[in-house]
Amino acid sequence: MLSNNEKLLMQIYNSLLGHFGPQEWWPAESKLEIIIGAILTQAVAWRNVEKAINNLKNKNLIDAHKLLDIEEEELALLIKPALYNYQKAKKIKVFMNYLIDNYDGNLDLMFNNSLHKLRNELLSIWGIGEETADSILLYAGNYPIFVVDAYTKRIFYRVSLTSEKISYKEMQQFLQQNLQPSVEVYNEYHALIVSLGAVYCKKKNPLCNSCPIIKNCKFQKGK
DNA sequence: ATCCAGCGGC
DNA sequence: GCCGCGGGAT
Repeated sequence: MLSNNEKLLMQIYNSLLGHFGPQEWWPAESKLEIIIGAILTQAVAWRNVEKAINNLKNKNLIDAHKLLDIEEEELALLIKPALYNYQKAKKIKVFMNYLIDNYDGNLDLMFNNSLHKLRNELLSIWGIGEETADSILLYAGNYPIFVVDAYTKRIFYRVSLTSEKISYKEMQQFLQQNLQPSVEVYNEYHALIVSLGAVYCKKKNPLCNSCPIIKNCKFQKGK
């Protein structure tokens, strides 16, 4: 017996999937590239990150040791398109240090950990917050954990499933308690939310008239 | 509550 | 030319 929340969440998921099609996330050729992308995309749209990633690829720098060997200044210049580039260069180096010190640079070893243990470990690293940690866990590690972002909170608030000032943890718990744990669904759902948030459910001037989930949304009704 | 500091859309 | 982004740290 499914609750109303469970039904609504799956209705929204199916509408988004029908409208946008499978998003095939994460767009990357390796797990390390996913992790680098997860750091670079903090507070930045993905299009800003692509150039930065390509700059690293062109120099064969998607490699933990090489990223440690390169000067931080030079790394910062390569990832300039991704914004906050000096901070992010430091974040990348801090993560690569962690990976080499604790797992000999071996990601398969790192992903041998339980979800709970690895999540806490990632959160203890400077530069890795909740969204970045969960992106790494879901998209690189294939752990069943739902990635929450600003779009997620805005969309489910407008749909009227959650409150406006919900915390990251509360939002994540709401979703995971009302969805069957599935790496595939969590992967696709977050990607679809990002598309909806960027194209239709924008902060300002949302395109409600053509929104694919307007029938499930209470936002703007009654105006 | 403020810093970080490039990019495309309007 | 402005403005808001797929956050995180202090």
